[in-house]
Amino acid sequence: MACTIYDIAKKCNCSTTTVSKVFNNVGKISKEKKKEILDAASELGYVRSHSAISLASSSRSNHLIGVVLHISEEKSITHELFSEIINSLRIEVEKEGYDICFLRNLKSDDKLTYTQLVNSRGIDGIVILSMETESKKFTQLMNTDIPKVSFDLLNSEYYVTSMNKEGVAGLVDYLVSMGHTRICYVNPDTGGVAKKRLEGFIEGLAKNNIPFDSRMVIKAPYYSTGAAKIATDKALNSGIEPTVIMYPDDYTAVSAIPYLRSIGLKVPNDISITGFDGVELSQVMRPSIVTVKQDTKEIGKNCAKLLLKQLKKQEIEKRHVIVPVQILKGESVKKIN
Amino acid sequence: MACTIYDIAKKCNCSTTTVSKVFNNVGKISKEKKKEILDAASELGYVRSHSAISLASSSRSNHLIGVVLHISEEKSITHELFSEIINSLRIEVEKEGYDICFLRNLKSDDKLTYTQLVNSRGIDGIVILSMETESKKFTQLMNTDIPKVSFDLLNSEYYVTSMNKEGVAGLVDYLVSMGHTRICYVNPDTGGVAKKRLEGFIEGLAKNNIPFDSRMVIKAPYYSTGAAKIATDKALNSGIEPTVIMYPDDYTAVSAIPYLRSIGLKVPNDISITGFDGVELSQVMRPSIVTVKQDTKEIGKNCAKLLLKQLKKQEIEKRHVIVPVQILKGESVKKIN
DNA sequence: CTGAAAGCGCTAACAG
DNA sequence: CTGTTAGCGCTTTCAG
Repeated sequence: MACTIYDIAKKCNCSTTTVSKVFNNVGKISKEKKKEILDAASELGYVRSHSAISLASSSRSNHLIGVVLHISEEKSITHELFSEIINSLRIEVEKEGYDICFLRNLKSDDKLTYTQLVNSRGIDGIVILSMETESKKFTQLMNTDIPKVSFDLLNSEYYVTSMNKEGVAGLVDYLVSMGHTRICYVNPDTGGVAKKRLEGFIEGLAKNNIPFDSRMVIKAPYYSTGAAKIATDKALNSGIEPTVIMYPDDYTAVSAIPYLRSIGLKVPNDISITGFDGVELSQVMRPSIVTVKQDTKEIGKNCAKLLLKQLKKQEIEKRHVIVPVQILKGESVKKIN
Repeated sequence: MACTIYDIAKKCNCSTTTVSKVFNNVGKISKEKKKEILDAASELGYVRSHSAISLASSSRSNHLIGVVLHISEEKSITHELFSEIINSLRIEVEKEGYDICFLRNLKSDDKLTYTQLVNSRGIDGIVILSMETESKKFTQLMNTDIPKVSFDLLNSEYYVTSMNKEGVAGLVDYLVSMGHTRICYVNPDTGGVAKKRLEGFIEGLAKNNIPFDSRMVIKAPYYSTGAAKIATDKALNSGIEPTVIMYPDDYTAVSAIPYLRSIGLKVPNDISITGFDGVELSQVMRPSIVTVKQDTKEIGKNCAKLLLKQLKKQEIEKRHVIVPVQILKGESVKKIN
């Protein structure tokens, strides 16, 4: 069996309290005693039991960070944008001795609540990566006082997001520089980020003196199966005869290519397209996709920072971190006129 | 504060022992009492504390599965092959009430051992996805009696792997059917899987009456940075003037394309290539890569099954599961002669 | 079928 | 600076 603070206390002729204090860096312990205890611990191969700490301490801390990933079960962690964010997050929190674990996705008819889930595991704080902002469970989650930080949920207290507005505006700039003016913008219409991006679209047009026409904006779902088809059909029937379609993400853009081809349109010769996110795929395939690259490393890092600061009760100046993006030029946009 | 078995016991006029027994399905409890307790629990929103259970019970179970992912920190979970396996694993173990958490990668100079890490979290069992089979820490890990299952570590007691031999042999069959006979096979030379694949290569040649020439086998690293360049250079200088290079994984194959182009060779016109794994990228890009698709869903599922059975002390007939693969034909191989 | 009591490994007042 | 004591939420003999 593993060694406990009792073994250490015995070996050092002191109480478990003293040992506990050493490991928690609290109270006043003499230099010598401290060294003695540390030495004994390392000799005996002592590791603290998170479970016991979690039980005994008022903070209930287990040094565990929960990840709530609300995209389809299928995609989940295999979505590059999210896996990169989570990986960066993991690296960052591990530096401080935290590990990460996934929280199950609760369905609306589950008895369990997220608070219960978190309590039952002694989870210290959670990172939310979610598209599902409507469900009852989700509202519950957001209203708990568990320390939390989100990616892209602009109505949460602490969040990290990308410069979405600037990204789309930059894309429009680029498109105009390539001679495009009949632009269709596919808008998922789901919450704050979509709104920011739409603002970017409108600003981009304005900056380039292109009159805004509401038919330019195509309402269509995100990431979902068939998203590409729906969006593409709507865009082509919008009445503005677009020379370019701006898709809400790279995966949709990529899968639009075969669909467009199936109805006789080749990218970029017959029609140009853009994406969003900057996943590896979009840059390696031919034609490579013009897109906005989200800085996943920086996003993950900032999620970690924001959460860790809450856990350590540190002062937080900026509760919202907005990470710069980068326009990736590619082959999916043709220069016209 | 969350409700405990004390609250339930009080409400039901019984002892905590009785309540505990109900939740553990042990001992004899009257039907009525059981129902009463269950009802009270659900009314009070009771959830068991994993930490307390882990502390109190002899099994120390926390209903947590640890994932050891030993590939570069950079890639880690963002590697599609692994993220898909982990996701499938996650879905499977969640059905049984287990959650998964990542185990930190211990360096050889870390004081900590994996056993300590596992103990400190009350982790029930681990799943090992690793390329690093040499380090001291790793040997330690393999020698502990923690329930464990691995992907691709053919010397571990319980493992899941793909039909690697058959995959490569199938690839050779296809290449020969496309007129290729001067084939270079890049072999990472790291453990059992590489050996299996090499066997497949040799069998494939034999079956097609192509004499084996040791120069056909190129020793080069896996996944690593520059792997593609090293392997390609060696293959081109092997003396057999290959018409096709078989890379050990899709990422290496994909990154070989620009390198080949930089030295004046276009895929597949001037040279054909194949990959391994069947990641999405390899199929969407142009040219699409001829490769062997590993069934990640099935792999993850079987890892989960093998581990869960150990945890439940069930009889296990087959300790090794070998999952079928699929040859994916693509554009990266040209028909010649 | 049910319960009393001890204890898992640790922390947190409170004394000294 | 150090120790005593109680207790976190649960399981587990052992009696009844």
